Amino acid sequence: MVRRTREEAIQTRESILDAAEDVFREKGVSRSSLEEVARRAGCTRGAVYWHFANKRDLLLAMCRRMDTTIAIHREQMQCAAVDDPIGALRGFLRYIVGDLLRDPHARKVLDIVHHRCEYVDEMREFTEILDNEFDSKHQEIEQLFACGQSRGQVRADLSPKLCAKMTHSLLTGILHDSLQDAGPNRRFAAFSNMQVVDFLFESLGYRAAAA
Amino acid sequence: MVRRTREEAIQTRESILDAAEDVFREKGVSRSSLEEVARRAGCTRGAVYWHFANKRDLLLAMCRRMDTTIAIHREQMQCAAVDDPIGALRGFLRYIVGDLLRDPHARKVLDIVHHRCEYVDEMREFTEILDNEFDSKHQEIEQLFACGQSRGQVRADLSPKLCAKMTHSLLTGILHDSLQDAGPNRRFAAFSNMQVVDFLFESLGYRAAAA
DNA sequence: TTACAAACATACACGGATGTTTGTAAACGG
DNA sequence: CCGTTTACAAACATCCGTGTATGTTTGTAA
Repeated sequence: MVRRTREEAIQTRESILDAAEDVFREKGVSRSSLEEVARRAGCTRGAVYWHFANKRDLLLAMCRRMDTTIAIHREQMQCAAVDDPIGALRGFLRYIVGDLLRDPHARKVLDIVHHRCEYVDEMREFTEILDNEFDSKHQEIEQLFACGQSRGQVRADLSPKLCAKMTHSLLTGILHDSLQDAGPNRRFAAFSNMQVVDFLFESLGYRAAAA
Repeated sequence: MVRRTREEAIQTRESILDAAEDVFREKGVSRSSLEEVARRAGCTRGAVYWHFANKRDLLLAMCRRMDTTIAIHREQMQCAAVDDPIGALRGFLRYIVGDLLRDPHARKVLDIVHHRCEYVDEMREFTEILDNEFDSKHQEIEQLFACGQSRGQVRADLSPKLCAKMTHSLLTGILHDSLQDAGPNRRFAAFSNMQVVDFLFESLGYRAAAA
């Protein structure tokens, strides 16, 4: 109705993103209309189309907003990896299955992209956004293991490829499972996830880097 | 145009299911129309609506058709579990990541339900179909481990709950990852999956049941 | 203070998918 | 041989969501 100040506009944009998180999670991406997103955000489709090109663009922005959180930890991990590659990787995984999965904001978005969204052709490009953070990056994980192995941090008889695949698949599975059951009566609690990660690295023969 | 014999009708139904597998996989469930499914099957929407109530029902039938394959192996597993619970479980996982993931038919359906479908309210009921086969059944897996542990088939210091969660998450992850990349240039080949499963059971301290 | 553009709300045009109804020819049981 | 039912095709009625165009108000810079 009225022209808003710059700050208010930003606030509007954020509220639309928030609303989208809720609506997408409840109805699934394709089944939710921008009309409902707008309503939930307390505005009209006009505002939505002003801030975002279309539904796909909105979804992308949603992912990016959350992505920044993870990216920070990823960079930290890469720094720490210089001294202690396996420890850094372990720390990163612990962060994901711990803090990240406990953040309701992140949970929603991850839940959406994992279970409330259909991956096909055009969506592919933004699968890679998440992929780049942790879902894939198989190459990098493998390299970390190779590096760590040469320092005696990993069982010598295991191929880095196997370690990487093991790690990657397990993380994927934990995310998948943990996101399924929301609410307080979760079968798979966060602490339990932590145990699994720890057990994995123990199995791989992990020992902290010698100082 | 013409009334078909009973056999031909069944054939029509099957061809619709086949077509649905392809269309759903290519476009995602919600983005594909029954019109296109019919066209691909060489009939019209009339035939589709004759054999199935709606899209959701069609998807359900699709899942059920594949499900029978798995169910057989599950029963075999349960039989074998009497003598050798952990070995039976291991065998079942090896079947899934091996034969099942190599069957193009099963791959399509699994790919659809894993990545080409949005899980929400009404869909929930049929998530359980797949869940009942392997995705969940956490309870049962845990029980197998508890049983196996008492026979000395598993490391004594591991809780059955941890073993089950580890197994479950890893399988979920392997499925998730393996279904992503189709075609001949797969990063995650089937043989590699087998190695991962073997490594898991080795880590859990598995040893074949003494006769 | 005017002029412009930001930040929306409202209205419209459009297609596309769904579910249902009706038509119809051939199979099948009696 | 005939009525009934099966197995569809074709036509119909509707609705819903998207995208876009247009209108409106107000910060804001000159």
